[in-house]
Amino acid sequence: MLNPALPLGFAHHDHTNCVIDTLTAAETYCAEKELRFTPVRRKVLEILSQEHRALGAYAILDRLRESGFGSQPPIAYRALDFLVLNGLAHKIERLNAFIACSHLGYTHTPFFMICHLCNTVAEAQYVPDRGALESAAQTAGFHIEQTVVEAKGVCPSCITKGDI
Amino acid sequence: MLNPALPLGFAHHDHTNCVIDTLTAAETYCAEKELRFTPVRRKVLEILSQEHRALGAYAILDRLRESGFGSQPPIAYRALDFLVLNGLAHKIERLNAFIACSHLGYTHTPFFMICHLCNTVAEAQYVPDRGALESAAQTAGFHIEQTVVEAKGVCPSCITKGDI
DNA sequence: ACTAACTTGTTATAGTATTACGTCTGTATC
DNA sequence: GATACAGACGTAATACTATAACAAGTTAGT
Ligand SMILES: [Zn+2]
Ligand SMILES: [Zn+2]
Ligand SMILES: [Zn+2]
Ligand SMILES: [Zn+2]
Repeated sequence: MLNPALPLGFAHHDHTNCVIDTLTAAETYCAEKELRFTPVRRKVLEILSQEHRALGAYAILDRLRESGFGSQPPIAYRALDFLVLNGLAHKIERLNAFIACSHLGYTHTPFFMICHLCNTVAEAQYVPDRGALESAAQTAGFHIEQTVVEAKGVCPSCITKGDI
Repeated sequence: MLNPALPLGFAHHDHTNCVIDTLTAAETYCAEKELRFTPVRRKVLEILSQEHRALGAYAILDRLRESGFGSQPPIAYRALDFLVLNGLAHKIERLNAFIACSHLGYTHTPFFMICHLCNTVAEAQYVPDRGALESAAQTAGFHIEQTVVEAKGVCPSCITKGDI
């Protein structure tokens, strides 16, 4: 199982297990929820978890084509819609790109750290701040259904390189 | 001066003063910072503050055309780049749309509440959570430069209408 | 006036996403 | 098994969002 404490994108780790773990977890999750984890959907999640960074829909489409799947935009977008809807992946709005969820099964508000030097994205575990955020919404009378937090900055690797 | 405590998008208020105040504040701000608040830039900010909701670049472009300005995409995008860069407007990544800043002059991390029923957007004052957010970044060794928070949900008006 | 830096006008093109329609499954019902 | 239905996929066309590249005009300092 994946360790929810550390953001994967910035850390070295055994990547073979990483992909397998993600797919296994997704299979289990979909079985429980009676969701159809079809070959295309599985392949897209596999593609996403192979790279620990955000991929655009058309980059995913290229890889699908190489693997013999359909290669028109809706193929990728429909699979991505499914994955995002069911929390198996997230969309990084800032980049118009998608990333596999690093914390499947854990309730979490996605918090993405995006390095604008090397474009790496890491998802951190973020326990929603019931203080500032919710109270701001309550003051306005707004009912929050979903929150995303995207931070732009510099990743540890680029800091070390002295690019900052 | 604008009241930073209440999100404008969801509240009734004197809109004539609202636009004038925003433009006046922007003029003052640009004068102080020696920024060139040109006619196009001013017009775009005026357009944005006339509607308290997010507008796409091409919607802005239509209004620019009606007012006799250039009507090619770069005209709008360049003005928007200027406004966003200098904190006079924000981009709502989720909507690929732009909105006038409601809290010019106040240091703030933009926090947007987006109603997915009526598409209204309100910007709330949000004091960054030095706790959860920063500590998550620090654990990863990530250096945050800018953070945006976007919440999807239902606005007070739509809740009242019973659309929830 | 001369120069450099910045802003605008214009054309073309790149990148992202959706609509629409036909077909093919799997599943439930008769 | 035949029928009906819903969900998923294949494909073509199109809509929406954003940028590159270059020319021309403006501003401010020398
Ligand atoms: Zn990995
Ligand atoms: Zn980096
Ligand atoms: Zn107003
Ligand atoms: Zn609403």
